[in-house]
Amino acid sequence: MNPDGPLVLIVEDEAPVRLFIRASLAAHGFRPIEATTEPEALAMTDRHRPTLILLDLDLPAAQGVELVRTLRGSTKAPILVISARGQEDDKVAALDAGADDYVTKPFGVNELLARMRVALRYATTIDEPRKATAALSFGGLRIDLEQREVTSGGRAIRLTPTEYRLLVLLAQNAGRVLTHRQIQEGVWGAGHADQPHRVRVYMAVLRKKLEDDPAWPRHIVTEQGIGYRFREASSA
Amino acid sequence: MNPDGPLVLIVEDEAPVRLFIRASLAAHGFRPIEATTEPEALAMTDRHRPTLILLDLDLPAAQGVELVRTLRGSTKAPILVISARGQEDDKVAALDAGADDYVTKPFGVNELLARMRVALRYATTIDEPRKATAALSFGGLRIDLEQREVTSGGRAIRLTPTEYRLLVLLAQNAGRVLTHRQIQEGVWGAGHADQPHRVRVYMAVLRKKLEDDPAWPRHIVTEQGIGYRFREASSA
DNA sequence: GCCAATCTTGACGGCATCTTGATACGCGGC
DNA sequence: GCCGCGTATCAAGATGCCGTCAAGATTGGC
Repeated sequence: MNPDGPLVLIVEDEAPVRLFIRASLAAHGFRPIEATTEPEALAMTDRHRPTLILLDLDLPAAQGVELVRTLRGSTKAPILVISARGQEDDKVAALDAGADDYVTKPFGVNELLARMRVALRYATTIDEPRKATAALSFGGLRIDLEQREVTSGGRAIRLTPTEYRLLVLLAQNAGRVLTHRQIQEGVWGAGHADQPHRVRVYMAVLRKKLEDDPAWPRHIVTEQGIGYRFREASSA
Repeated sequence: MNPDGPLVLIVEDEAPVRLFIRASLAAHGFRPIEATTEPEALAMTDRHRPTLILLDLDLPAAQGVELVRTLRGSTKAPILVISARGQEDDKVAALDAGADDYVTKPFGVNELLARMRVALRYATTIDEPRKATAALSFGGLRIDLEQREVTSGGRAIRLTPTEYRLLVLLAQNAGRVLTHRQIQEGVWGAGHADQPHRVRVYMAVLRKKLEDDPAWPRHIVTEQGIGYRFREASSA
């Protein structure tokens, strides 16, 4: 096992799945540690400070979502939630509670590893360059937080206050999934999280202004039934 | 913690928000100190002379605006006000009372840091070169306070007395938001702060005379519902 | 008192923003 | 294939603030 690999806590009560994940991670340079219950997960987190946490929502007593909340209070490590099909509500609740991303069972090893890498990349880029980030850059897109200016490929983009706020929220959580609720609370404040329609309208506007081809967005990605995700432009 | 970082006083009564801000500032090289009540804020300000003050308007007893006024009387440090959505009136009142800028909750860390940097930059540039504040320069724009002459890109600009007073007011508060009230009191004196219309007329004139493209001003920026802000021309 | 420069005021148009409704699309389930 | 859910997009409306033009009032110099 790679002694320098990222420490990953697996919270999973079903032994076969746990073993499968452990083997997969170990084979790819991670150092897996394990927990099967809520208190165990908390103890492991406090003691070993894992770099990333994999959490199956199918925990006994359905305490998964609460566990996410508790963990989020004690660590900044990215939390990836594993949920079964048809568990959409739990998944959204877990994200609302602070999870960073999700994987749906059944999943392939490569999918899981890819998600983990993305989560780790963004976690470290947020944490490491403690130097003041006056601007956010994603490929040709640049957001100047001081001047409150957005440029795409050099040309300036005019955004209304709400549009700007939404974009900044997305960009600052690049790589993460943001639920409808999180987006609305972030843009309109708490207590205004019941009109997902508005969000869609603004997403459409942002895409039209930012994306080269709004019908095939490269930055603003829809997560069906969950919310949206901002990512760096992929190689088209 | 960086022992040389700017000392920032956080005035915030809600513990979670306060901790969040403190952690964010400490992680970016600032030295945060804290207060949760009005008298505490005043005491901390007198004793530690912070370089910048972050003040949540949601203080108990709604004393936020009054506190701004009092603080302004005892320190020249920039005051950044934190207000919630829908608190537009309080926000404007706080700016009138002497606050330098505002951030709207909920806000991102980077957004907050960006505002702080802007405030600190202008505060020091105003404070340090006490020598010969005979002229102000912003990119191609130059205001000679002794000769009472304004040039843009070398060519002289003819301004009427009122136009000149307005421009100087804006330029001397570059980076800050100036409310309609402040502008009117600054240009026409106290007791003439109820005709925002005049201000718009003069802003239009100034833009026509100073800006390359008055329809897209680079110096004189409108702050909807608040007032105006003068800034250096960005790199377009 | 006259003139020119300046300032004020009114009116209008415009723009921007935000919201809401209507409609079409896309995808998966049945 | 049909249906239903969630989504994308367009359109229209309400509101309030802003920018601009131009006429009228004022001021100050002579």
